[in-house]
Amino acid sequence: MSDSTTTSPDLTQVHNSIPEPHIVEHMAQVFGILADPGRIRILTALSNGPLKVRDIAGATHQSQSSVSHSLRLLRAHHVVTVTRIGREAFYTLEDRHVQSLLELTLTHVAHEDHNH
Amino acid sequence: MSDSTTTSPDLTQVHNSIPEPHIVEHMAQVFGILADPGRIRILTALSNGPLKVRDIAGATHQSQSSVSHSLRLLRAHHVVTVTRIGREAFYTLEDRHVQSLLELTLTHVAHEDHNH
DNA sequence: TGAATGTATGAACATTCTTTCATATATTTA
DNA sequence: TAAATATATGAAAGAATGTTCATACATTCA
Repeated sequence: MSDSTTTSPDLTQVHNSIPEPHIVEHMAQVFGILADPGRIRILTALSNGPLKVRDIAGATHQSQSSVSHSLRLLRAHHVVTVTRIGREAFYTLEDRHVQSLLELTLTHVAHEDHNH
Repeated sequence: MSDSTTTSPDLTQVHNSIPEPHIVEHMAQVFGILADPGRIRILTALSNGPLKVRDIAGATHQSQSSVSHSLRLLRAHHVVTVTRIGREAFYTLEDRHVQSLLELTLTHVAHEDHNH
């Protein structure tokens, strides 16, 4: 319709296949949340069920402060939710999407790692 | 078996459920690669088939230099491969894992976005 | 009420990322 | 060979990120 060769890509279509800016930025944000070993540890820990901040810190070998800062970020992005009981705060993994991203990546990485 | 209450989590098991450090760091790296709008655009553009650097830059609205730097990173992590023909460089999306991460996240984000 | 405990947060600092600018390298064309 | 074209890259600057330290806040216990 537009070009003489069939091997060269249709640049207009390539351009149209790219999602809208706010979608792309949102995607980048999601990946950014997961681009930190500490937060990955927190999230995999929470995949066993709700945990107190102190226990998260213990299980993931991080300082209480660092964990708290991470949880704040995860809360802001609705990845986890808090339930406060007395002076304790129980965090729950809320976002199933994020969880599937972690699982998918874990299997891929573990697989790759196994073949090298 | 070990505790009186059934509601409290087994912290040892929580700890064991966290993947080994080098795996977690590898996962974080993968997510880090995708945590940038420019690279997400490049990768979705490449999902249509191989493209020259110049066309990638055009389709994704980025400078040639910026695209080249990004491609260097993607190359280093075996996400894309180059094929040079003359003075042109054709880049191909090589990593299907990364592609599925992008697809999964796109559908999730687009969905979320639709409900808000 | 005062001390202890659990969590949250602000500021500061170090580190890592991203982009731009200038320029290098390689290849083709005139 | 010189000019033009396509891509790559190093350095620099600015932005964003993660950690620590000190401290605040809230709740429970003595």
